[in-house]
Amino acid sequence: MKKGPLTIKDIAKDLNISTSTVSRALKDNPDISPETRKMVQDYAKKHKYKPNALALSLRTQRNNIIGVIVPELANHFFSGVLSGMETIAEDKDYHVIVCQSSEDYNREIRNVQTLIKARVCGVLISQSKTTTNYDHFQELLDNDIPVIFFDRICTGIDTDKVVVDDYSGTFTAVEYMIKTGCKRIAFFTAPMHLEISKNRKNGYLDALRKYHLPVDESLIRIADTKLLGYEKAKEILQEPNRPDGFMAMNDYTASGVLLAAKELKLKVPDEVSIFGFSNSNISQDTDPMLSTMDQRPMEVGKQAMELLLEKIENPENTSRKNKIIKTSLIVRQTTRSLPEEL
Amino acid sequence: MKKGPLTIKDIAKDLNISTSTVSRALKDNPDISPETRKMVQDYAKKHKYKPNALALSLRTQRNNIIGVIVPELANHFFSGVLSGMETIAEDKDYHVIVCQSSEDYNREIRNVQTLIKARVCGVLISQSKTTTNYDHFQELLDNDIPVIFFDRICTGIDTDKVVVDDYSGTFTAVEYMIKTGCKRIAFFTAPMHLEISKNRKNGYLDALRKYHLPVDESLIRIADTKLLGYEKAKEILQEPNRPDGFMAMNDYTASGVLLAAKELKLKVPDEVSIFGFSNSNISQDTDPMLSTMDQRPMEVGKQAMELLLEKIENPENTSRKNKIIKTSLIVRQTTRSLPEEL
DNA sequence: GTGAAAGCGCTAACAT
DNA sequence: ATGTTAGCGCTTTCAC
Repeated sequence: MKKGPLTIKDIAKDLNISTSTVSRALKDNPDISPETRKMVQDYAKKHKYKPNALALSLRTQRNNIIGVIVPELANHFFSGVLSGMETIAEDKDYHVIVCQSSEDYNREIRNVQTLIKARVCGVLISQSKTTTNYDHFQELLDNDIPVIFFDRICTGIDTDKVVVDDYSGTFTAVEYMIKTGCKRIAFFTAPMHLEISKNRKNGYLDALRKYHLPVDESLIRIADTKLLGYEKAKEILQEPNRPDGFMAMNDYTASGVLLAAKELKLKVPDEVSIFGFSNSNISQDTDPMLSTMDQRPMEVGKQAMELLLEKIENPENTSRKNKIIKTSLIVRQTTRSLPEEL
Repeated sequence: MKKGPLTIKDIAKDLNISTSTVSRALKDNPDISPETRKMVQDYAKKHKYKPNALALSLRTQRNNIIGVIVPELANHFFSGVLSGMETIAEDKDYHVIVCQSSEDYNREIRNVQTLIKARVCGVLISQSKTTTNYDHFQELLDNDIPVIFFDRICTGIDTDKVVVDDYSGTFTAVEYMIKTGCKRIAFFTAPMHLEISKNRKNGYLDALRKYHLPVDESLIRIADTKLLGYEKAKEILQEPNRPDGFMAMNDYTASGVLLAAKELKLKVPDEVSIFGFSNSNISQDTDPMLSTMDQRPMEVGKQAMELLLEKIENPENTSRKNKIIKTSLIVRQTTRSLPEEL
C-alpha cells in the first residue's frame, strides 16, 4: 500500500518497465510498441493517473498561471472582465490567479510581488486609482513577465493595452440624441485630468461639430456621481435656455439627472433625453430605464487574455499592440426613437 | 552572461560556496557563520534573488493554491465572497485560482478536473443550480483534497459548510416590521423545494407566531423576480384586507413590490412596509431606498477560507464544522422607525 | 523498442 | 561551519 498520488515510477514498477517507457507511452510516442503503449495507457486510465503539474512546471519553467490585478472584484465591470479572461484561459489550459489592489497603491505593490514569487507566466493589470509610481510594473518586465494593461491603463509603461473606446462611444451616443431631435446637449463628465474624460469630451464635441450644433461651455459640467448629476441637472434645467439632452459620465450620474428631470416635471424622453454609460445594473432599475453604452466587459477580458497568451507563446514578437473595444449602444427609455430610415 | 532567473546555484558559484550553504544561509540557519549568512543575504538582496516556488512545491508537494468554484463571477454576492477569500488567503500566503461553472453542470465537472490537475491544496465550492450528481465532488475527496461548500451547499457530500442564516435573517426582518406596527405581512418566496425557501419561510412563520399574529396562507406567494413581485403585489394589494408589510425573497422582488405600491398610491412605508434581502446594489437605487438584509458576502468568504486553511494545516482533525453567517439588518426607507425603546 | 542517467531548483540527511 | 549527495516527478538525450 503506497501513499500519495500515483506517479510514473509506480506505474513503471508495477508494469516492470522503465519510467522513460511509461513517459513515452503516455504521450503515444511511436518509438514505443503499440502493445506497450496500450498497456500503459490502460493502466493509467484504470488507476486514474494524473501527471504532476508541479514537476512538469519545474522542468519546463512554465506553470501556465496568469496573474490578474484588479482594483476591486465586487464591481460589475471588473467581474465581467475577469469572467471573459477565465473563458479564454480555460480554453487554452491556463489558470487565473486573482489579486485585488482595493485601489491601494501599496497593496498593488504586494500583489505584484506575490505574482512574481508565484512565477506566473504573464500578468493582466488594471491599475489602482492611487498609483502614480510604476516601478513595480517595471519590475515585472525586468523579470521577463509579459504585462498587459486593460481599462485603467498605465501610460508610463511601454506594453500592450486594451481599452474601451470612450471617444466613439460618446460620439455615437451624442449622435443618437442629435438624430432623434436634440439640439442642446449637456455633457456631464469626470475631472478633466483623466484620460477617459478627455476622450469622452472629444467624442461629444466632434458629434456636435458633425451636425453643426454650437458648443456651449456652460453645458459642460463636472459631475460623476448620482448626487452631482442630480444637483447640476436641477440647476441647469431651470435656466432659461435649458438643454434637451444629457450625456452623462456613467449610469449613476444619469440616474441623478433623471431624478432632477422628474422632479421638475419634465417628460423623459420627450422633453429631455438622457444617456448613461456602462450599462451597469442600475440602468435597468430606473423608471424609465436608462439608455446607455455597454462597455462589453467580457470582450475586454477576452481580448486582453488573448493578447497576453499570444505574447507568452510568441515571445520573439515584440511588436506593441493596442486594442480598442467598441462600446455598444443600448437604447432603452430615456431617449426617443430614431425617425424611420429613408 | 547567464539566462533565466537567479538560482541558488548561481549564488553558490559566484560566492565559491556550496548550494546547501546558500540555502541554509538564506533561512538564517544558526549552523552557518554570521559572516557567511550576511554575505549570502546581501548578495541575494542585491541581485533580487527570488526562490523558485515551483521547485519548492515539487519538494513539499504543496503549492499553496486554493481553487474556488462559483456559479457566476459577475454577481454582487459571489464577487464579494471571493473578495473575502482573497483577503484571508493573501494573509497566509496562499493563492486563489477562480473557476466559474456558469451554472452549468458539465462545466463544473471540468472545473473540478482542472483543479485536481493543478494539484490545488483545497477547494471552495458553491454549486451550480443544475448540479444534481455529486461524483465530481467526491473525486476531490478521493484525491485527498479538502473541500468546503459555501452558500449553495451540497447536502450529498459529507464535508464542512458555510451558509447564510436565512432563517434568522427572515425572522429578524419580519420581527422588525411587526415591532414597527405591521399586522398583516405577506411573504414572497422562491419555489419551496429549495432549502433557502424553507428556511426563510420558517423564519417568517416563527416571527408571526412569536407575536401571535395569524398566519394567512393566501399571503404567501411564489415570487422571486421584479416582475413577479410587481404582479403579485398589485394583485394582493387590491384585495379587501390588504397586507401592510411585505417580506420579499430578494431586493429585485422588493423593488417590484415597491413599484406596485407606488402605482396604487399607497404610501411607503406608512401604509405598506417592504423588506428586501441581499443588500444588492439596487436596494439603494430605488426611491425610497429598500430596507434589506445584508448577507455579508465578505464574511462568508473569509470564514470559508479560514475553515479550509485550518483543515489543510491540521489534516488530522477530521471533525465536521458548519458555520452559519448571521445576516445584518439594514433599515432604509421602506420600513418605519422603531418606537423609542423603554 | 527500451533503459539508464542527467537535470529542472531546492532542501535535508549525512558526511567531514 | 560547510560540503556532498540524494531525491521530489517528469522528460529527454544518449546508449544498446
